Amino acid sequence: MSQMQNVEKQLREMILGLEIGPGERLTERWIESRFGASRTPVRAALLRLETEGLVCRDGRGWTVSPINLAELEQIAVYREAVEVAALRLTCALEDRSAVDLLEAMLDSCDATTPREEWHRVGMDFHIELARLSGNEFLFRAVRDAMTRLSRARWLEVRDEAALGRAWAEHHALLAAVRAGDAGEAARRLSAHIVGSRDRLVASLRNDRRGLRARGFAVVAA
Amino acid sequence: MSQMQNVEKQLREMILGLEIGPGERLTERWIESRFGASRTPVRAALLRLETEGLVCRDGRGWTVSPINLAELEQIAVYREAVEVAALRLTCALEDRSAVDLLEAMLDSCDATTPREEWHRVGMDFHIELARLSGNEFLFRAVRDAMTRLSRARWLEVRDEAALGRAWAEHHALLAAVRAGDAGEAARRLSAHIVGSRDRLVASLRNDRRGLRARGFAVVAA
DNA sequence: GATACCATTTTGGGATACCAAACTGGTATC
DNA sequence: GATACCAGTTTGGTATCCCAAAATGGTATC
Repeated sequence: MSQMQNVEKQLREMILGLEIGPGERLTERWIESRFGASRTPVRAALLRLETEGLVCRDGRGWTVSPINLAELEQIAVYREAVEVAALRLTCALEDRSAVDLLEAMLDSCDATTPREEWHRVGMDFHIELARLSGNEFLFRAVRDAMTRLSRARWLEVRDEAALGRAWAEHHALLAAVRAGDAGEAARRLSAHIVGSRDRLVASLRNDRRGLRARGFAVVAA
Repeated sequence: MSQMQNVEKQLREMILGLEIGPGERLTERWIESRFGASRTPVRAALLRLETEGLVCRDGRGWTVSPINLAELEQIAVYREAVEVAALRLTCALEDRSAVDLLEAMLDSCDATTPREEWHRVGMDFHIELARLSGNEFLFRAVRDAMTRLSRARWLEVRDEAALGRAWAEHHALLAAVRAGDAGEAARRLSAHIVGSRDRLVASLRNDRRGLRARGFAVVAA
């Protein structure tokens, strides 16, 4: 693996894992020394992460993108458009055997599963569901949207009930897909996305003070 | 303007203007000497253009992305999802005065307008229409999709009638938006996109032999 | 104590040097 | 004539160096 991919991967994991907080300043030289690479691959990695929305320019320098509540709301609208479109394509397929794999993925989580895993499976569910459509652009759009939502979802305060509700909604969605009922599946997916967005934004808005105290920049909607 | 932006802009224009043909190999050193910049900004520019889909990696090196008919069809599906979503948002706005600007844009083209201008206006119409939605992600998605379609549309053989039809469809679409009839507008937009895609792909498939003879790589669907 | 100013340091943008891998062209062998 | 092989060249990946602009910090002035 090249140094660039190496830096890109590690830096992405640090940002998504909140090891570097939203809003934090980054210098190319710090990254350079942190990962033992020279500035050339560091700069290339930053350019890529910029297109993912994980870092952004701040005048001349670089900043880990803040959590932006207005942006989260816009992403939800974008997600709804592309995920529903992907879902309708999937429902139109003859071979829906891949639905079994998604159900297995959901069922791999139980009460003993660490929260980190729930988080990852929740994202991958939507990404893999979009992949089933066979449309590369819808798939990438969903993957990118989930990447941009990832940190915010991690910061969201979610109780057991909320996790269970999402899990149940995912299962119900798959049932509609399996039945080939595109309209019902689309309605369920839309409701799921809108509900998730509302809870997410409400949670972050409530915790905004506390998050900022932890050094996390959270920009209001 | 920085060297990187300079190289990025000029190289993008050369690729979109087909001065460098689809499928052509690129070397960092050729770009370096062509634009009088060193390899650092050249590499940065290539990384950005890669995310736009205009260049792609080819083993170790770089290639101007070929025209891919299967990709064009997928992009049309993607476009339809995001453009319709953006359009519905726009129809829900109270202030639809921006529609006047779009109509003026369309009306700036007449029989004396060069084909190049028709091409640009046809793309900008969709991009600006998406911008009206106010959703940054839907807007970017449409802009990126149009960028990826740009070269193929330029290669498409379009007679006067086809240009006129697109123009009329754009106008009819705006009329529905002005009336606030989201359903009608969405139907017209969907039909317009699907029709454009069919004509585009059919035209390129017909001309594939000739295009390849001109050195343009056109990958089959 | 606040502020304007200047020297120093830091930082990103760019240029260049070096290297290993891939490619090329020619040659020798069968 | 086809093929295996080898030296030379090209190329992308990386490290490093230089520079101008911006940030920093200390100091003198009011």
